[in-house]
Amino acid sequence: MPITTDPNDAQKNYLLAALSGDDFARVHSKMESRSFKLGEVLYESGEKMDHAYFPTTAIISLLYIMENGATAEIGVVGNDGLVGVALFMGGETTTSRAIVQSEGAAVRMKTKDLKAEFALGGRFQELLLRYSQALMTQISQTAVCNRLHSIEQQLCRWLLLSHDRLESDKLVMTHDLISNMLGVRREGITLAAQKLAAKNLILNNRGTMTVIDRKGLEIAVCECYQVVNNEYNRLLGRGMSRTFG
Amino acid sequence: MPITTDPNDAQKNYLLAALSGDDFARVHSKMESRSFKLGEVLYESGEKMDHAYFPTTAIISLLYIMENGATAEIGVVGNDGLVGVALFMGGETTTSRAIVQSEGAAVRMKTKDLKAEFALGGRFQELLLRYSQALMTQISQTAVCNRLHSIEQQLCRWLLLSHDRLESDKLVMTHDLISNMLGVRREGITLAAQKLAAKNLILNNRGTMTVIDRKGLEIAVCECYQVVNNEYNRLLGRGMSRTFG
DNA sequence: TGTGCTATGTTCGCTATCGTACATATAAAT
DNA sequence: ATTTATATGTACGATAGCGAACATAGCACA
Repeated sequence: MPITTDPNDAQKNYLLAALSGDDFARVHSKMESRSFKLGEVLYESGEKMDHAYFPTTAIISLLYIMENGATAEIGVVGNDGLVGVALFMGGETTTSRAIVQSEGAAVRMKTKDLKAEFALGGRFQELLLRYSQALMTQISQTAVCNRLHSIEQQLCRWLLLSHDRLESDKLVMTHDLISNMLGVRREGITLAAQKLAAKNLILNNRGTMTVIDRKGLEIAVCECYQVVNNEYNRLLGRGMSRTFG
Repeated sequence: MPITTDPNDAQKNYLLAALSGDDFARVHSKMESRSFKLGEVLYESGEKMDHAYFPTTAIISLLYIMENGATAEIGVVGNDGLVGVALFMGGETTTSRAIVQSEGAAVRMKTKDLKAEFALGGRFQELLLRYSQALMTQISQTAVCNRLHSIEQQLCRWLLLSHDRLESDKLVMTHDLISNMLGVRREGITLAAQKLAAKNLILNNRGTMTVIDRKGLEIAVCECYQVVNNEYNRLLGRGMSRTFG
């Protein structure tokens, strides 16, 4: 019983938008739309996935949770991709939790349908594989950034990643939430946010951060951001950056 | 003009060994064997790949190099997998360098042949995709480990990863090499190695480290090691750990 | 209007790791 | 055996980030 989905809505997802008319129509006929609240869990670590999700306005974090409860984000998915690459990679599940980082909508497709589409071996398969490589690059760069860069630099990167996947400049997220994503203390985020605000790159208010100097953020950020964006561009024909296309 | 490869040699690679007789024969007919010296570069970042490499006794590091020359390993490939997932993912190249971390041999296959095999959509495709997910898990856990764990814990993990992919207990590698992989100072590795030696887990000699208490290392290591091993087990039917299968 | 919850701000001492500098030991080369 | 290059050991101050504790400010709602 798929809820009828507005095609214009589904097209907000770049992966789906990259499909040709016929492919899109076929894929779209198997989709339904859903909206998600902040903090909602799409998949738990190790849990079999019923659906793959193609965010349109929501942003989903892929989060690893340690035995002691510490957390660290390994990647982020918005309207650039899909949550559920493990479905066509054969694993059915992953070691990370998929959790809503910014509320909004996604269209979804049943596991069985996605696998069937993938097996067709056409353009959709190609896009899914290319997206998987882009995601792998993003995860790799997260590893590098975690090793080599300061909290302030990582916060820049994280703000830009979020900004790229939203339509607004206002990011609804607490320091505490971000600290869980970056795997650092909440106080560390407070400090870093103050520094960025002092440089007039963002407004730092209770519960929200507002990007007021996007160019400035891009100057302050480490190279990790642009490396990933270039790779998205190369692999998928368009980068995710609002600035660099 | 493929150099004839001893099938028993190629079977040292677990991915190839998992193929059925017919599949293996067909794939193997397109392979040639090569041996590699320490530090040799299989692919440079961004460079188009002519071949995919299936290590049999060599260990290959996937290394990201920053603009300022700093380095950090994002993953390691031995006889558990292949170097070159980007070939069938569609990207042809990656943002990391593939460099020989422990000398030995690999069998290789031309890009064109690998793509053709992948397109057949059979067991080999399935294995390649499952391996890709396992690699993605390894990279993810590298990100987590970089964020949350001490140099000593990470050195344990790194020694176990290497030990799993070698036949000997003697690991030929300098502190300097390891520090480049882990993205830390050489002195940090010296300190950590001394601590592990003081606990009688390894022998720490010039140019080599020898594992003398594997169980002890497994106790000292962070959970990251076992998480990845479990996932290899689940996805590929066998873990990489010498101990945990 | 007030009450209470949540988010943010601030401080302090602690530790891991860094950057730098230099000393020593081992292996390889002559 | 001597020399040389390389690997390892050690020390010291600097710093980023941690853990804990507590203060304040913004917001929701009785």
